[in-house]
This record gives sequence, structure tokens and C-alpha cells, in this order.
Amino acid sequence: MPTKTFLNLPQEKRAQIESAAIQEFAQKGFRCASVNAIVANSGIAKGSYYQYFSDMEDVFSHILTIARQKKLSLANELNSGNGRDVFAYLRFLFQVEILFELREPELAAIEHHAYHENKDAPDNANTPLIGGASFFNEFLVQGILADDVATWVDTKFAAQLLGAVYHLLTRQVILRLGDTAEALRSGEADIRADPLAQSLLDNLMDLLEAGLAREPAIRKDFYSK
Amino acid sequence: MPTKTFLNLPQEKRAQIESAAIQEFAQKGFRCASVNAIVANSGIAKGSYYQYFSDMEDVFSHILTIARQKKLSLANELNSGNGRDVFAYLRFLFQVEILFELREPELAAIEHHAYHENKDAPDNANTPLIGGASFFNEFLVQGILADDVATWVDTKFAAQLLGAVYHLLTRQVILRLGDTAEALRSGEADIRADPLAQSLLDNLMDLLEAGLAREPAIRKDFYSK
Amino acid sequence: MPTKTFLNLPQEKRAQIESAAIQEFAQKGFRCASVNAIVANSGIAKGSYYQYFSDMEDVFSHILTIARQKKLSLANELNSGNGRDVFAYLRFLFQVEILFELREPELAAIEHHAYHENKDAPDNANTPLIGGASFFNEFLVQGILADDVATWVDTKFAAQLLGAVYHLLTRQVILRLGDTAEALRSGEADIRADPLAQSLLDNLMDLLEAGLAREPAIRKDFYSK
Amino acid sequence: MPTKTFLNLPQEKRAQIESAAIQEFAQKGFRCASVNAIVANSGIAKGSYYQYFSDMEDVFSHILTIARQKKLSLANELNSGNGRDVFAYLRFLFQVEILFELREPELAAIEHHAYHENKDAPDNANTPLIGGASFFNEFLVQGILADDVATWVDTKFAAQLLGAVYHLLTRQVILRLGDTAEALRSGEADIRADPLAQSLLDNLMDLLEAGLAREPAIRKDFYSK
DNA sequence: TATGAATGAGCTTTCATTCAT
DNA sequence: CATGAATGAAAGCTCATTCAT
Repeated sequence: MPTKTFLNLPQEKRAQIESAAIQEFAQKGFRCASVNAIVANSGIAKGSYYQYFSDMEDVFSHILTIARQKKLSLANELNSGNGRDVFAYLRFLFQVEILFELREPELAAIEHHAYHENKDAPDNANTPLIGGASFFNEFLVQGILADDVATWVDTKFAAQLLGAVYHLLTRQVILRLGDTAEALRSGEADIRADPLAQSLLDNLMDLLEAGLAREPAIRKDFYSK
Repeated sequence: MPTKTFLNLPQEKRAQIESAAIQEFAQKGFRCASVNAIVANSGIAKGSYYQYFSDMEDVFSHILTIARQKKLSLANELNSGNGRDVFAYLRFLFQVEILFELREPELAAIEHHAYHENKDAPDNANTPLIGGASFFNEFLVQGILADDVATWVDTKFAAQLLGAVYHLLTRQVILRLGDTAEALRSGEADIRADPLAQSLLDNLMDLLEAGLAREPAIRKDFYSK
Repeated sequence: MPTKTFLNLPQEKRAQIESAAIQEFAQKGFRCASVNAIVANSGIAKGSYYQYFSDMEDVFSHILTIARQKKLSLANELNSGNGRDVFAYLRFLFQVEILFELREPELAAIEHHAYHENKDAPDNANTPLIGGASFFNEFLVQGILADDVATWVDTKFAAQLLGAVYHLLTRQVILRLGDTAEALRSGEADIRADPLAQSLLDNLMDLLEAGLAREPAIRKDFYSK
Repeated sequence: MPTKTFLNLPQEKRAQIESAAIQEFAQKGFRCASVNAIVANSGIAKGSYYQYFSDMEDVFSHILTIARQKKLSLANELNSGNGRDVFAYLRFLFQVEILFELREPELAAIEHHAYHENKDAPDNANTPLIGGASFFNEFLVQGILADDVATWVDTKFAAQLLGAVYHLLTRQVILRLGDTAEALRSGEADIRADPLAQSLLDNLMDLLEAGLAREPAIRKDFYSK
């Protein structure tokens, strides 16, 4: 955890340092990140860095926490209510991730790195980790209980699948968005209403849902309509 | 590309160097790999390294080519004939990948690293890249033509999905294999006949196929049998 | 000398700081001691250190003074009266040193360090330095005057010898004490009465006394045989 | 142990590096010695240092070996034959040490540091360690066997005494030598013949010998008188 | 062609000291 | 008076690369 010294820093300075760290981690991931680069980009003295953080892990998990919080607040911002079925919620989660990737591409990149390096922030952090394997496992278990997900599904296995999709496919969605991406990023367009985004999400959800939902045949009818 | 000097090296010495590089890349990936470590583990002189390779990229793509070849020969070894439909072939591909991960864990790790770092070997390489996005895209296109894959499927999109699964889920399968893994690795057991392995593959294919195949309802009948 | 500010500190706080410094000097000696370590272990602010002491020398000689005082009070505690001859007194001094090493091992270590680094506290200190060369020289001079020490003895020379023994042999004595050491340390046993301790002191004194006493000629005769 | 690279260095360069290391260790001892200082004084690149030595221990024990060898060759140079009794040999050893201190003051200082920091070179070194506790212990055991040393002497204990004297008193002897020191150092005067040196040695030996020789009882009688 | 010594920039980390609050 | 944030120099050590042999 960052030292009290760091947490008491004037907002501006703190942001500067965090931004430098984010930039570094986004480019190089945790394993190749360099203290020197962070120090150089944040404009602080080298000695100061070590008064704020004990080591690289320290900064990294701090940044991951920031990422979680940002994503969480984005989710809250986007949330239109509850009472949705599991797949609707999954769709919602993907929307959040897409927006997160658009608005905070560096933080998203860091989370992806963390996912592949198995460097998720420790579980004891207050904010839950959206997109991790255990998150999706719990999600699927709930889905089965709610009768949304087929009982034959191996939840741990499928959770891995969802995790993979979550971390690798949203980027693909964004590539397809083209100019719309900028509009979504700036808030000019609403992802919940944008036709292109929704059509891409349809596509993604079909891929997943048809394999997970109880009655894919019904939707097939819909598509073949 | 490695220099002619390197390619003319006695087989044994070449293997030594390649092995050292493989070990290094498997541990640290491309970005964090160190020349020093490779040289130290290969028992060659520091200067020799620079006479064999122009830079780190050079070694890396050479190793990737080796990985491709090893996987390809494994595929050939496992291949029992043709005439299969697309999903049977996909199932076959996963079997190959699982075996590859068991037999050449370091090379597999390197491929995964490469996949996530977007460091696939250049396209001009002779051997095709099994598991890349363009590979799966072509695969799905053929699937549609063969009437195995639903026409509504966005192939590029689904190819990404397959890639993600391919690189992230085989490891999960292996975890489930338990002791069987060793038997498969040693050749004592045949993955094409092993009940546990096949049951896990069923699981995996169901997840994918039900979402991709034309008539998932039919299989549902099978499961509910 | 520590600043007035330091000397006016509440007893408890002062003790805390001194204890931290003692610990540091005992471990690393004067030359390798670190300001950071002292500050960290004493729980005071970094800036405060520089308000209490001008530099490292300052702390060090302050600690040496403490050591002298502690040893002196130990000597007084142990002292059973006067009127002893010089060798009896020397024996007494060794007892003090042994007890000091047992009861204040860190302070003793610091004194040893100081002795070998020629970092005795400055002479202007009020408390005399037991164990220094000039102390033993004066001691021997008195011994000659009292007719206890042979006149042919070069006092400055022999003082060095006593100093060396004093700083290097007491530790050896302690090693021989075994379990008795703990009893002496705790006060459970009295060094003046303990048979093992006294026997070791006999040994030590024999080594010294036989060489310092009045009539080497007798022994000379023996050698010239 | 220094690397082969170092041992193959041109004599001149090696000497330069060793000299820098010697200077550093003589000033600061092992614990406070700095790689940077050695590098700076030897005129080599920082990277080169680490190609020669693995760490500070490495250089240090190399230097200690040099010291032993130099002292040994000095002993051989000075040696006038054998068949001496133990005390004559001890006297010889002190002569060697005094000359060593005069001719190689830095190496001598390093040995003293090592003695007090318990950093003697490992025993597996080929050259024996003159002046260590185990050396003197063996020496005294031989003395008893040869009937030169009194049987009541606790050899381990007395060995510590001799070690202390050896490392702390020779310097004192040198202080007394005054101008003669320079003559001895340059070889102009022979320590074996110089009256002042011999008289100081007489003094030193009297101090030791009278305490170690056969018949303390005689002196005891004197004291009990 | 093979070698491995040489190098200085770079790394992470600790240091003693200052100074505004 | 007490504080502790700020700092840059310096610590030990690794790095990729060159080049003379």
C-alpha cells in the first residue's frame, strides 16, 4: 500500500505520479515496468518515489485499485436498474468493459496485462474484481440458480471462457466500431442506444448465449426470421 | 533471420542455444528476455551471440518458427485422416494444442506470450500459424462453405473467440486432467481414446459448437438422453 | 555534544533515542552506522535528529559516555572496599568488565569497536575511561610506586598489553562460563563468589601477573639453565 | 575466488586493481569498504569489476591471501634456520610481524581489521594464517610437548592472549622505534641485529614469557611471601 | 569464425541533509 | 521545537553491445 505520505499529497501531484505509472504499466506491463521511467515521467525526484511506495508491487496494486474503482463508477453510471436476467447482465458487463476500454484505454490495458500475468490485485481489496475467473464463476452459478444458464454447464470452465472473451474480445468490438468509437468515448453517443454497438453486442452475445442458454433454438428462430 | 553462420552450426550446439533461448522466453516473454541469460545458459561466448543473431527479435521469431514446426509435426502425428467436418477438425486442433502444451510446455508458453504481446512471427514464415486470428478466420469461412457453421456468424469476430479459447482454455483443460496429464504426455495414454480427455473436450466443444453450429437443439437431445 | 534541546527531552523519549543509537553502533560500529537506521528505530522524526545532534560523532561520543557511566556504576556496585594491592584491583577490573559484557553486551561491543577504531570518547569527558591505554598506564605507574609491579616494566608498553587483554579476553572468559554466564547476568550468582568464574580469573591473572611481578630474575634463572 | 578473467590480466593492471582494493580495505575495513571507491581508484570501468569478482567478499579474501603470502615470504626471508625453542620462535614471529607492518602497513592494517571483524580468510586457503587463534593454540600445544611451555597453561586461552598481543602490540613497538623504523623498513638496518628493536622485543618477550614458562610456582612463592 | 574482455549507461535502492510548515 | 516531505548524490549491481585477438 502506498505510504501515508503519498496519500496526503496534493491531488494534482498525486495524479501526475499515478498517470506516469499508468502510462508505464500500460506500455510494459508489471514485469517489464521500470521505476526510472515512472520517476522520469512524473517529474518527482528518485528519492521521493521510495517515500511513496515500498516497491513496484506497491504502485502496481495501487493502480489496479484505481482501475477497479474507475470501472465500477462507470458501471454505476451506466446502470439502468436491476431485475435483469443473467444474459442481460452479461451484456451490460460487456458494455461497461467496452466503454472502459474507450475511456480509459491505459487502465484497461493494465488490467489485461494483469489478467495474463496472473497479477490481479489481492482479493482483500474492497472493490470487487470484475472480469476475473472467480467473478464469472459466481456469476454463472447464479445464472444456473436463476434458471438462465443450462445446468450441464461446467461453471469454472465456462468462467474461463468468459474471462478470455472479456479480456480479448472487447478490443475486437472496438475495432469494428470505427468512428462510432470516438462518439461513445466522448459521451456524444450512448452505447445503450447506439445501433452499431448494439448490433456488435448482439453478435457477441449470440456467440456466448447460444452455447450457454437453455433454449438457443428459440433465438435461432429469431435470427432466421 | 539467424545468420548463415548459425544455421551451419553443428546440430548439437544449435540445439543448446535454442534450448537456452526457449527457456528464457518461456520464463520472461519477449519483452523482458535478456541476452545475458540466453548466453549464460547456452554456454556460448557473448560475442558469438551477435554473430548468430542480429537482435532479440531475430532469436525470438526463430524460436517461434521452431514452435510452429513442432506443433505441426505433432498435428501430423496425431492426424488419423481427413474428411472430417469443421467441428471435428476443431476438436482435433484442441487435442493437438493440449498435447503440445503437455509435451512442449515451454514452447506453448512462448506462443501464449507471443499471442498476448501481438508478437506472432512474421507472416512470411513458411509454416502456417495454428491458433492465430487469421488462421481461425479462414477456418470458419471454410466451415460456412461446408455448411457446418451458421451463416450468420461473423467469422472475424468468432475467430478472435476461438483464438482466445485456444490460448487460455487448453491450460484449464490440463488442470482438469490431473494424473492423466502425465500419461498423455509420455504417450502411455492416447488423447484420442482417453475417456477423461474426451469428456473434457466434449465439454469444451459443446460450449463452442452450440453457439456456432447450425442445430444445437439436436445435441441438446443428445445430452438429455 | 548533544544540543540542550536533546538534554531537556523527557527521560523516556531520550532513552528511546539512545537505545536506537546503541543498537545501531553495536551492530555496525561508528564508521558504518547509519543515521537512517537510528532515526527509524527511535521513532523520532528525521528532522528532530538534526536538532538533537550535530553529526554522527556527536551521538557516538554521547553513547560512549553512557557506556562509561554504566560501567562505572557497575564498578561501584561491585566494589567491596579499598586497600587492595594492584593485582587484586586488576582482578576486580576484569570482573567488572566481564559483568559489563554480560549485562550490557551492546555497550560493551561499542566500546570494543571504539577501542579498535581509536574512537575513544574525547578526553574532556568527565567520566574516566576504564580500559584505555592511558588508564592502564597510570594504573601501572601506581603499581610500581606501591612496589607491586616490577620496576623494569615499561608501563606504556604493558598498558597496551592490558588494554588488548581487557578488550579481547573477557569475551573469551564468557565463552568458558557456559550456563554460569546467565546466572551472573541475572544476579542470581555473584561473580566474586562463583567458583568457575574465579577459576577462570585465576587463569587470566596468572598469565598476566607472572609476567608483571617483581622478580623475573628468578624465572630468568630457570631459562638460563 | 576472483574469476579466471582477473587472473589472466596483465600483471600491471592486476596490481593496479589490487592496490586500489588494498588501499580501500586498509582505510575502511571489510564492512565499510565500497565497490565504488575501489573502481574509482583502480581506473577500471564499473562493469569490469564485476567481471573480475563476484562480490566484496571475493576481493577481500583475495587480498587476504595476498597478505598471507607476502608475510610468509617475509618470514622465509628472515628465517635463519630451525631448531629454535618455542619462545625463540615466538620472538621470530613478532619480528616478522613488525617488519610486515613496516613494509606493508596497509596489508597489516587489513589483517588487523579482519582479526577484529572475525573475517579471516577461509581455512581452505593454501597458505596458513599466521596470527590467528588456532595458529597460536597449535603453537602452544607444541610448546608444551617440547617442554618449553608450562603444562598448567590453558592453551586456547593463552592463544587468545598471544593473538591480541600480536595484533595490537606490534604497532606499539613501531611507535617506539622512531627513526629506526625507516631504517628497518628500507632494509638499511637488520631487525635481527638492531639494538633498539631487540631491546623492545626483549621487553615484549619478558612480558609474555615470564607468564608462560614452566615454573610459576616459584613466583607464587614470591607472592605468598 | 569464435572468443570473452571491456565498457558505460542503466537499473533499483539507500543515503544524509535541508527546509517549509 | 517538532515534523516529515523533498531531494540528488551515491550505493551495489546488470545490461546490451563492441571489438581486438
